[in-house]
Formats: sequence, C-alpha cells, structure tokens
Amino acid sequence: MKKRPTIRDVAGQAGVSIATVSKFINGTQRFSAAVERRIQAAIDELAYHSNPLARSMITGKTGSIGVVILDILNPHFTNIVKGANRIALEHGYNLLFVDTEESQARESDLIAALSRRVDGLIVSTRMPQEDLPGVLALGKPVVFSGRVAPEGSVSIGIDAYAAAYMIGELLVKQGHRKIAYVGFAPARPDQERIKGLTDSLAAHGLAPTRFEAQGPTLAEGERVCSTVLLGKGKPDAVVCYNDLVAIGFMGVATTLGIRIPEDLSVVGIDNIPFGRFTSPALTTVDTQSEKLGEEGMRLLLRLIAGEDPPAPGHTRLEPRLVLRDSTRVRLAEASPGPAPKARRRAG
Amino acid sequence: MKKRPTIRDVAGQAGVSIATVSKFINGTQRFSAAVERRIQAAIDELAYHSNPLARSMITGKTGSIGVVILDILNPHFTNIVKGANRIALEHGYNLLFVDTEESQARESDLIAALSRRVDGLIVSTRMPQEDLPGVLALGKPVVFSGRVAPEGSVSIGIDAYAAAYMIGELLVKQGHRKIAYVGFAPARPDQERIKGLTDSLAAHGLAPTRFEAQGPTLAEGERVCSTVLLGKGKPDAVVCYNDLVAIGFMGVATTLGIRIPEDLSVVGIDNIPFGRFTSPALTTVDTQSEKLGEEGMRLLLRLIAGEDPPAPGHTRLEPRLVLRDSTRVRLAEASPGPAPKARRRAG
DNA sequence: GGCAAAAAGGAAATCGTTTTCCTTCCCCCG
DNA sequence: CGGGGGAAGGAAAACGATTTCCTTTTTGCC
Repeated sequence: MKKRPTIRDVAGQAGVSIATVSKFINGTQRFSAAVERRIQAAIDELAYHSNPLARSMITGKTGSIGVVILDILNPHFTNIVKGANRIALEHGYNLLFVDTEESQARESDLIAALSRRVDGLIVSTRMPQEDLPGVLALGKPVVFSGRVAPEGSVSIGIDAYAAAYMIGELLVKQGHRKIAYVGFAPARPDQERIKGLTDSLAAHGLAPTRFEAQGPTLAEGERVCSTVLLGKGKPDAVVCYNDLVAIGFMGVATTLGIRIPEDLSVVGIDNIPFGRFTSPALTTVDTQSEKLGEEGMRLLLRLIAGEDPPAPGHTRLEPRLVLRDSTRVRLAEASPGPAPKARRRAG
Repeated sequence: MKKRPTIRDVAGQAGVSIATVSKFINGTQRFSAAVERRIQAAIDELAYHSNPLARSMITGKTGSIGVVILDILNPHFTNIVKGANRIALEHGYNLLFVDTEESQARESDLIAALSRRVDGLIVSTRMPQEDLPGVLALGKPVVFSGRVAPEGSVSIGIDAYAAAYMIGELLVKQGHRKIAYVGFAPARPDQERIKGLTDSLAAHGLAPTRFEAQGPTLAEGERVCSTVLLGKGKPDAVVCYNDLVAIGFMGVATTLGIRIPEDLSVVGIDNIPFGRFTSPALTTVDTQSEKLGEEGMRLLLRLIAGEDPPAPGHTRLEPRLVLRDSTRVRLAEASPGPAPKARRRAG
C-alpha cells in the first residue's frame, strides 16, 4: 500500500507549481499548451486523483448527502433510498447512509456526527417531533421525508390523511361495517392515518376499532393478527398501518383458516412490490415511495444550491388507491354466503 | 447558518492553546483539573464538535466504509446492507453507500472516487472479474461479497454450488424429471449455481433445460415465465436464479392457470422474507444474507485494523434448504393426477 | 534549601488542497 | 525604443485539526 500521489508530486513531475496544477484540474484558468500537456502527462503517469477530503476542507462542500432511514428492510424506505440515490448520483453526490433502527437513542448523536460529513440531510425516521429543531440547528440543509416538519423547514410526504380516507370510503362502499385499524403504537406516527380513517367512517356513522402493533413489520403483523381475530366483535375488514403489517397479518389469518377476502378484507398502505404476489394480492394505497426519494432529493439539492426550493414548507404527494383482491364487495347486513363456508349472521 | 466553532474558538474561550484542547478531546494527555474544567466548559458553551474532515486529513482515517451494492431493491442486498450497517455502527463507522444499478459503466469510477472517502470497501456487485484488480489497486482494504475474488484478496459468499446441488437433489428425490433452470444471462454470475444443479441432476442421468432472464428481478421472472411454459417439453419443476425471479415467475404462472405445486414445482434461492407469504409459500435455499453482511464487515474491520483476517481468501457460508409449499412429491413418470386436490400415492 | 526529574502546556509543522493576490515576461503600439 | 497592458504562472495564506518536540513550572527527595 504505497502512498498515493499528491498534487505536489504532479507539480514536481510537470515542473510547475501546485497552484497551476490545481487551476488546471479545476479548469479555473487556461495555460499554454505545453504546460497543459505536461500536467496532463504527469497526472496520467502518476494516476493522480485529488483528495476529496482536502478539497472539502477548503471548499466546504463534501459531495455527499446524508440519508437517515428508520429501517432499510422495509421496502418503502428502500424505495426512498433508491429514488434519492438516483437523483444524487445524477448530480455527482454520494449517499452517506444511516439506519437508525437499532439505536433510536443515539439517533440525534449519529445525525450530528453525520452532519459534518455531508452537504445536506434527508431524514426519514420516526424521530420525536421535539428533536427536529436540533437537527435543523446543525446548520445543514435538511429535508424531512414522510412527515410534516416544523415551521420554516422543508418536508415532503404522502397525504396520509387522504390515503386513509380513501380506504375508509372504499371499505364502506363495499359494504363493510366492522372495520378494524392496526396502528403503530410507539411514537404514534400514524395520527393522520387514524384521523383520515376515522373521519371517513364517521361520515357513515361508523368508527374503527383500534389495535396496536409495536412496529411496522411483518412480524408485528403476524403477532397482532390473533389479537384482532380473537377479540370480541370480529371485524369484517382490517386496515393495516402499512403493507408489511398487512402481509404478515394475512399470512397468519390464512393459517387460522380465515379466508380473505371472503371472511375478511385486508388493506395495507405503501404499495410495496410484493403486495402483488401475496395470496390474495393486497389492496393498498400507493405512497409513491421512490418518487418521495427523488423529489426529496431534488428539494434538498435546491436547498444546497442556495436556491429557494420550488415548494417550501410541506410538499404533499397524492396517494392512489390500488384495488386488488384482498377486499371485496359484501352484501348488506346479513349475507347468506352460498359456498360451503357460509359464515355471517350479523345482528 | 452561522459558522461552527473551531478548536481555536474553544482554545481562546478556555484560555489555553489549541494543542491542549486537541489533546484533551482525544484523551491523549491529562491536564490539571482547572484546565480540563475550563476546556469542557468552553466546549459545552460553544457546542463544539470537532470537524471530522480536518481530523481525517491528519489521521488518514475517515470513519466510513464504502458499500457498493448492485441493487438495493433486492431484499438480498438490503439484508447485506442491514447486517453490515449493524456491525459498522457498533464499531463507530458510517456507511457510504453506492447503488450501481443505473450506471454499470461508471462503476469503476464511482468506486475509485468513493475509495478516497472511506477506510475500506465492501463490494457486492456483478462487476466483471477483470475489473477486480483495479479495485484492489485502490490501496484500501476490500472485501468482496457474493463472489470468489482473485488470489490474495478477501471475499465471502454462500456456497452457491452446494445450494444448487441440494435443490437438484431435492427435486429428483421428489420425483421431478424435467427440470428447468432460469438463469441470469448478462455477466453470468451464476456459474456455480448452474454447475451445482447440473452435477446433481447428472448423478441421476438428468440435465436441466436452461432459460435466461435479463436480470435478477421480479419483472424478469414474470417475463421469462411464458417463455418457459410455452416452450416444447414443459418442465415439471423450475429452479430460479433467486427468489425474486421465482416469485415473479409464480405470479404469472398462477395467472396462466398453472397450479403450483400440483402442475409445476418452483424453487428460488436466497430466502427473502416475502417468500413465506407467496401462494404457495416458496421453497428456497437460505443464503444467510444478513450474516453475509455482518461477517463481511467483520472481515473488513480486521483488515482495516491491520490484523490478519481470521479467514483470508474466500469464506463460504453454508446454505440451508428451506422446504415450503411450492414443491411437492410427484408420482413416477406419467402421473394421472386424479381429483383436484388428491395427489399422493407414494410407493 | 537545592537540584534533578517529571508534569503541564504551548509553538509550530503538517495533512493536501484552493484561492487570492503577485510577479514576470512578452507583445504591441505610438 | 519605451511603456502600458495583458497573459502566464507562482508564492503563500488559508481550511481545522493532530502531533512532535520544546519550554516552563512543579514536585520530590536528600
């Protein structure tokens, strides 16, 4: 592991000063053909690449963007990263990545440390609202993703209220009456979803029964399933915090002999790719995860460039209902259900 | 956005030299209680955090690890990142992340640029074998993941030959005879899989029919499905390059009215979490993705520390068969297949 | 009380660049 | 032929730390 060549080596080899080399590399100034040729030759010969750290010290730009993600295993976040990465790459930026799942407590510290190494941050976690000002005080441009951020900051997210509202509308229209909602208890990041669902049901004189998962994961969906199904007043539809929970839920429900959608409708939120391949295919709401990452990165790049973002404050992406096979139309109150497995006798 | 305090500010505030502050921060030297108290007070008051870039320039350590991944949307790679991230975090390292999918051509350049900002690299892509020496010449420790790397370098991966071999054994034992393999044509990263499957079938006088997908994705699995099923000599089992391809394949096959596993067995490789939730649940081989990331990172950290890695050369992780419902025992050659669901009559 | 040795703290070089002035040098024109 | 002006290239000061010597003080001990 021999030391890498420095600009000084190049200058020596080419017989010019380091200032000249620097200016040549950056295209700051033109030089005589002879000099430029010598410099280029020296660079090639030594396989010189300038040290980005040293450059950063001077320019104050690092060329990387920090991306703080709750859990990379969740395809929703994976998609965000994918979109953000694409845009960043197009603009010559790298992604410095932090998955905070394991260390919620250290989150603020991690972000603070990270902030020195990047030109800006995309923060997409469930960090408590009161910690946000600390992130903003870091002195780097920040875009919050997936939540509405405090006054004066920039954020982007799906319209979760609308998403939940359209799910409520769908289910009611399909004839469901006893609708359960499986939410995400710690940190309550689902206020808007709850409100959207509650409002839509209320318009029809209904209200959701609420259940709590401990996290937005497959495992929690599985765990919470029996709680929901064994409780009093079995629901005829379940709205899950996200697709992961919904998929886990469906898996266990099926194992328990519940037929979906005949016995029970299930709806998720996010539209992760695998929702198409579950049995039945999952009805959900598309949250445009990848676009979220792309647009978030675009906003951030503008912030970094010192331009006013095209959309200061909170940018809302429109959700889109994705109707598949895990929900179905139900007959009014008492449906006979012809097939071998007749089940319903509401009162 | 006011400027952040420097070590000079702290020194001034505390009435000591910057050398003293530096030594205090790094614990390099002890000072009198009075001085230490003043320094600490100054640090707190100014909310000083040392600039990692400046520190890196001197120490030559950056505190980040570069992770180069083919496609973050593939849960296999996501798991690798997750595992690597966990270990890195435990050791105080960040992850600098590159998803190269969009820019295979620029891959080498991206890595070269990245290499200056990190203390080591984990490379998990399909980069052509002849480009690997270039990566090694970067002068940073590298661990290649998911492939066998050149002499003198460190790599880690599943034993793909064994994985494919055990799939072949399983299928033959279950009575399958016409076995198709859906591989990954560009860059042929599946040599070992092909060989393992071929060898296992050959032991029973059989040979796989090969089909090519253009990428290891859901979409390619879907696309290739009709090709496989419409060709002459329909197979009774399909082995897919990975779970993604298998899941896409199963989705389309089901749509086409093929019953799995009654009409056709399907096997994947990787054991991604969603394989449990497809219909039917996917038989696969676990490639320990997360452990791959963890162990890869451990190897790299040892390399960085200058210690001999516990396992120089190539480390093989053992695959493990995960038998689920997408494969089933078949009767000898011509199976009548009586009633819709009755199927078994071993003998 | 005197002297050596250890403790405490600081000056300055350094890491590899960028960038802001300068200094030359050359050419052209009156 | 002299002088003005631009072109070409270089010197040196940053950037914000770490680290290697030093120079002072203390302290310990006889």
